[in-house]
Amino acid sequence: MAGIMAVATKEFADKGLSGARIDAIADATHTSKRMIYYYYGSKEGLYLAVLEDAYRRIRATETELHLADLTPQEALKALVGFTFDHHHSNQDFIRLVMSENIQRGEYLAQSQLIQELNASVIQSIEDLYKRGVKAGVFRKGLDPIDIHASISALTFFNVSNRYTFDLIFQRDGQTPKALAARRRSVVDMVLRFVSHAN
Amino acid sequence: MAGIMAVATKEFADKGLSGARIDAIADATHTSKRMIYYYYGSKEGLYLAVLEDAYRRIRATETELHLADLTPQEALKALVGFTFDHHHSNQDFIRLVMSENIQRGEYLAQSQLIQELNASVIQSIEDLYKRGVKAGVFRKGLDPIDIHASISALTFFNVSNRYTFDLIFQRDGQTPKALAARRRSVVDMVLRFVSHAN
DNA sequence: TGCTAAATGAACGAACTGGTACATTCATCG
DNA sequence: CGATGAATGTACCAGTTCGTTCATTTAGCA
Repeated sequence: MAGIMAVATKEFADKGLSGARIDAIADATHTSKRMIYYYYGSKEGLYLAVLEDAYRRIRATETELHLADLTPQEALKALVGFTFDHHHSNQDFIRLVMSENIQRGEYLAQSQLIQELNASVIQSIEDLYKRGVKAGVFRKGLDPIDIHASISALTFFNVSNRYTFDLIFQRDGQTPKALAARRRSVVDMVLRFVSHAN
Repeated sequence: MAGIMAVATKEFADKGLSGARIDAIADATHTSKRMIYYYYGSKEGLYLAVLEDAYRRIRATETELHLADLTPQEALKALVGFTFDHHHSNQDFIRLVMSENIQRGEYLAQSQLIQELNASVIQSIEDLYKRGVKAGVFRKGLDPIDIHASISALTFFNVSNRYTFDLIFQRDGQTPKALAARRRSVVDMVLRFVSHAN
């Protein structure tokens, strides 16, 4: 069963919901197709299980960060950098989210897990941002969700669109050097955004 | 034939390559499946034609902007704002690009159109950026492709990930109000990024 | 041991799906 | 007009794919 999830995650991340093949998953597992239907009922059921599991795992590692110990600027730098690295090393998750957005979120909408996902990330950013405002290092009037949207956008895109982007600009954005430069730029961009212009 | 492309674009944008059905496209057209194969040879052939056509159309409208007439700041604001609006009103294109990234860019890589796509956008940004540096309003040492990556990320994500994002944060980011706020934030973020901190 | 429920194996079926065979019509031009 | 090639309609096929049927085994427990 643990095997099924791992294999199915790879297959769905690789091909998307409609591109994935139940038989391919079954063949790559030590169990059989019969078992997949026994436990998950349908292709969609398995997909949803995979999606939920991926979100759960991501959320679990997100809490590892200890932002309260750092100054607001350092904490924000750490958060953005961490998110950048995290997305980079969890490409399966990124691809599942892309796939889910192609399905217009209809499977995530069916999940009751969604409610839980909300709170934590935004809470971290909000705390951190308020701390920065109070300390006089961040400017006032910003929306934590908006900040989060920008962080997500900058870090997600780097993974999600790397194929078309690199193809169009005839470069390899995945070398350690290119990756490090991009990381610096993203962190810098977010920091400048919340900081005072003075 | 024009009909086939329009219908196929919708179908592929809607369902992705593997989710799209040739029969569905044929049924929605005034022609037949026979004709699709007559003109495009295969499902992949049609997909590639759709993809290229979408990129071509996007590039065509991109040149409508007259950035040279504006001050560097105003020009950058216009470029970012335009890109934001443009992506918003070309969701089919966005979805095709997402789909293509799920396929790891293998179809775009087959296209000889790619070379042409490169130049123009980057050239606009580079000109504009250099102008700003010379005028002393933009800071030195930035990479035009990196700037473009950030603009793309911020504007693309807003469309591509709207389903999962809105679902997780239980909001509707597509209202005119939310959209306008996000637009302002994105434009602001890019401007702050290239401007002097002083 | 004997009983019950969970777990499993193998083969199969029905619907779907990309693609084609074959015959036919249409249009253009010398 | 006649001919040549482009355009098209209909039906069909072969391979795929999700899901199931039926029979069997395993494991826990009274």
